Amino acid sequence: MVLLDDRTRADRLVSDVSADIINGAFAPGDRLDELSLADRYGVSRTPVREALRRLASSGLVDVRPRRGAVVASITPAKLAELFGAMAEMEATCARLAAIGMTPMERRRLEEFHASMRPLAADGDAEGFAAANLTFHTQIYAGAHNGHLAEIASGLRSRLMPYRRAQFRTPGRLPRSHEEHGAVTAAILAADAPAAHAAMLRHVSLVEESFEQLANGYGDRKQDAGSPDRA
Amino acid sequence: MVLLDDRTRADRLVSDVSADIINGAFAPGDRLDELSLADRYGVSRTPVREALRRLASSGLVDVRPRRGAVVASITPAKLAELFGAMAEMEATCARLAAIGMTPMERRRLEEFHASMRPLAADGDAEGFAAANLTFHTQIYAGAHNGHLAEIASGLRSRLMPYRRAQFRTPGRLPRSHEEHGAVTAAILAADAPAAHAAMLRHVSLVEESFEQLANGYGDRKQDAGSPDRA
DNA sequence: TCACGCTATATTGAATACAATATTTGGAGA
DNA sequence: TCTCCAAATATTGTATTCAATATAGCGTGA
Repeated sequence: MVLLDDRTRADRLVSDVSADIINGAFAPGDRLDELSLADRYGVSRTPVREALRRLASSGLVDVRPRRGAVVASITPAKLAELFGAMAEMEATCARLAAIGMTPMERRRLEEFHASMRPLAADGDAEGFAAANLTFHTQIYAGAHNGHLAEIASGLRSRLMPYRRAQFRTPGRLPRSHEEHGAVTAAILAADAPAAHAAMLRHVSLVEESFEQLANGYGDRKQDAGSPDRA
Repeated sequence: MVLLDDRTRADRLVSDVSADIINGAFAPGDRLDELSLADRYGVSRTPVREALRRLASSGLVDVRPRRGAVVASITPAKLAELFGAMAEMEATCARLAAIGMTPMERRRLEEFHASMRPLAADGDAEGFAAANLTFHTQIYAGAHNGHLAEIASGLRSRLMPYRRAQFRTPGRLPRSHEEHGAVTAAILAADAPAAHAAMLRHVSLVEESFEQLANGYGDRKQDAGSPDRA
């Protein structure tokens, strides 16, 4: 068999299963039994087990010894904490980026931000979401600290399942783009406190918009961890 | 076969191999081939592989796909990154503590800081180190965000091996206590930016003092984790 | 009817077997 | 002697098999 890249089956499983969790194919609380997963992805249990452990270490799934794995479900309090932590990490990266980004990094960030304008204007939620990730990742990289970047992006992907509809809120796209603009401007101006503040505000607003949605259809118990999907 | 506890073989391997790395049975850079480890610990390759992946996720070993695992050797650059990340996390917690600590938390922090004065004055390095951990932990807790606290304390403990001699530098104790004083004052005054700055400065100074020591010995096997004393 | 315990089944943990890739070693040719 | 290539070897990745534990279902007795 020919591998298309040099990743191992387990590597790809980590991506695939995360994707399926993130895009909702598996909901929080769902059981992830090894045999079904192996079957679903056409591999044996061995790489599935490896992938599950790795996902566990990133917080996306819970594995209970001898009792299997489930998609991690989070209480509202815990979720708020995670959002808060992410906001702080993002703000920290933005501050460091403002201080230390190279001229080329600054130029690329500026260009990339500009390139997102059409997506926001056209209401292309999917395209904007993808570009949004790139935007934030550029700022992680600009902090020039691999560990902070890793922590921040880990938090972001862990929260992804709970942010699925974030850009569906009416008017959210242009507002997000504006907030990106404030962050970008502060970074380009090397204004560290402003970059920190702008990013903190941006991420907190996204969170708020999430909460509105959650309250909107959550009404009964929040859907954060109900095994039955919405 | 009877298990003495409900941990799995892989669980115990994680502890055993970490211990062997920390106490120097395996030195940074050493290859960890699965067969030898399996043989050494009397198990098969399967749990060994699982343990290696987990150790990798905690940063203790490096696994290169299809090329085996080695004991992670932290380069000076990586170490600096880790220190930088820790400083940022601590500063963030201090900022949040300044904003959100309850009156009781503030009072306890103030009292605890005062209680450290004699330790600093008497040059009790060991006592001061223990109290120092408590001081910082109080601030993590004061941030009222369990995740941030977890990240910060994880970084702190991961760096502990490299900071063992930090309070041996002449005059470091009283200076540390002074810096704690600045942090405490800012938190009590609910001055968030000042708390952030004071903590960043404090941790960075500790790092500097470490670097002075580190320049003493090269990157040959550092005493990265001699289990003796704190 | 309910509680309890036992058996049957399902699922995970570990060991072994097999496949694929990386590394080493030896030799051929310049 | 040195370089390069190829076969041999070693080591990791994956599949399969076996073992141990957890869960579910059933029956029995009070």
